Amino acid sequence: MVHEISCITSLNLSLGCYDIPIKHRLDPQDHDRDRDWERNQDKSRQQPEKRSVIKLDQPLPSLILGFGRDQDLAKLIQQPLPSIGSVVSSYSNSTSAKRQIDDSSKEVDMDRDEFDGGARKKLRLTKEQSFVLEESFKQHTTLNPKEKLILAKSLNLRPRQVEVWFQNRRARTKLKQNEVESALLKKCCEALTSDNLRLKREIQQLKDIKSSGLPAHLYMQFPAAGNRIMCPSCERNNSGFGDSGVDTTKSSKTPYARAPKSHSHQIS
DNA sequence: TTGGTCAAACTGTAAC
DNA sequence: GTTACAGTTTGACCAA
Repeated sequence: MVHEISCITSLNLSLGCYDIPIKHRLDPQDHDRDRDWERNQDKSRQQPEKRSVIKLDQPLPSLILGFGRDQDLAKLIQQPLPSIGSVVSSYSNSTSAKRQIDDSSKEVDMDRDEFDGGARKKLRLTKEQSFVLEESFKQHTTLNPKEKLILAKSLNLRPRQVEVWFQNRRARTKLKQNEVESALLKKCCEALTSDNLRLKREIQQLKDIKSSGLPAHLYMQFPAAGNRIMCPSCERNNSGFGDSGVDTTKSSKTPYARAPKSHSHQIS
């Protein structure tokens, strides 16, 4: 049974008030369950007096339940949102390509069919939905089933949609992080290549001096031979920071994070 | 009109 | 059994 809300000041969310199970699997049955959920939603929509329509010019549902994370989520959903509009997302129609989020003054007709002859229609989240999801993501990058249900209910989305949004959001975060790390590694690589070239030149220089017949106590006074204990890259690793300013001690995944166990530059 | 980009949604798999 | 994740598909949108 769906716990209907209208003109909400508080949302009584008890597990089991949905027809769908709390767990939401990613198997083909998911879609059946989602369709069941949609059918239930459709039934609700056919009963306007019971239908839950959440507008942002109205107070958002007050969700006071549970402890810890649930309370955080409740606070989040209670927050006033930056712009006024419907929380209800739209299923974009391929023929009408107007972005619903740019027309937030219009109430989206959710009664439109979400599927057109089997072809899926793409949901476009509203700014408000995205905002709430983003804020929720800032607090926790994963959702437990209860939080998922709360968010889904408050945003008028299917739990599966909330779940998918969080998955995609985590993927985007990871992708960005990888791009940043990749750029830093590239810088490290360039610095090491440069160091390598310079060290080779130093070695050649020392070889030349040695072969010139100078006594060891003289050529050992050259900076290249005597003053340097470590090569620059290792020195950087020793201090924990490289030329790029990257704290390599923190990124243990990189090959530059660890200083070599033994280190000697022997010149033969 | 078309190609690129973004994001929602889907699929398969592995970890727990 | 459930969930997260990587990879993929697909639709919407935008600029040239």
